[in-house]
Amino acid sequence: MLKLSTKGQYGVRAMFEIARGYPENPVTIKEISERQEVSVAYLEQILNKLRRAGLIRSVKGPGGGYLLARKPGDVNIASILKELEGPVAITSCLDPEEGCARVEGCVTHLLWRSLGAKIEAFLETITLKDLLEKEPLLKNFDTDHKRYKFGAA
Amino acid sequence: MLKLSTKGQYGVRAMFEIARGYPENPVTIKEISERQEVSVAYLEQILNKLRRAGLIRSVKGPGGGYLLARKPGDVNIASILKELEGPVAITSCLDPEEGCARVEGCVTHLLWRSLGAKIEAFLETITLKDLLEKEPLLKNFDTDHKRYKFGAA
DNA sequence: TAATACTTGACAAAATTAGTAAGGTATTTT
DNA sequence: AAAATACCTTACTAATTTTGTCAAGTATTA
Repeated sequence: MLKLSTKGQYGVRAMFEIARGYPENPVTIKEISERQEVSVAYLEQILNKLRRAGLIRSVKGPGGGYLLARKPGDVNIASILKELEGPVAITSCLDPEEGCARVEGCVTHLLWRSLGAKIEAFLETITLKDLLEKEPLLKNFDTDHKRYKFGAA
Repeated sequence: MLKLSTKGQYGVRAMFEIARGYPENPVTIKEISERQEVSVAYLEQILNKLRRAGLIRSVKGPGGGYLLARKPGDVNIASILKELEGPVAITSCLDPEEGCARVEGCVTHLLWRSLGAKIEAFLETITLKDLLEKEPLLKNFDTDHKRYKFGAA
């Protein structure tokens, strides 16, 4: 349940590769394709969205490629995923575009909204810098379970 | 992104209705169908899974229906969703059934795993009892954003 | 024994995902 | 200038998943 599409996954991995070239080494689609094992054609689609969103910029011609528009520490995972997959919307009635017909009568509405907010908050705290500094991540993983309260602080 | 299927949503709402009958008032599929606006046929499919998982039990014949197998406070949302949608698996490589071919080389693997663990932990803290006591949920919502650190406590 | 209610498995329309394909535009090196 | 490199854009489609419906049971009790 709660799967992420490949577009989102590939997008984050592509951004990671581009971040490795920061600040001035353009990374080509071909390089990303080879390192992350994703087809060039599919990556073009993905990077196009990210570029239009202002997360990356591109340099054309020989020697060109993609560059991070901001510092790795200023690009969080939530912002990448939002461009590729839209807002976190556990249920469609939470999607800003659709709206909920039964907010009042729906006991679970708040639950999903709360979950979505938590996911988003978490993804906003992780940046490309965190991914680049891989080692720290490997430490104390799985140490912070069962610490949340629904609705409470 | 990260949508929940209707099966999961309806499942939780159906469980809520059954919980309202706790401890000894069987709730019929028809009642659930009317109150939650979900077809009887679809609910049958859903409740069947939940019954086989031991979350609810059924009473046949006139006057029958479904009963919660445990106290509302002992049935958490994660357990309901897991039966209907499988484990939280942000990426398919995290699905226990599939496995990941590139764990070592995959910088994002840990990220998704960490996110999944957080989602699961959160859903485990919410029970049907919380949904029954709707009022408390409406208080201090949206007050607990941006408090998480990736990997750290 | 009739009515009520759960049980099961097969099937299918609709929506979404996960890409491929083809052709175009811009830039730079030679 | 022209060839090479690399990005840019749109259209399309096969596969998968989702979201159900349908039909024909079985079990229990008034």
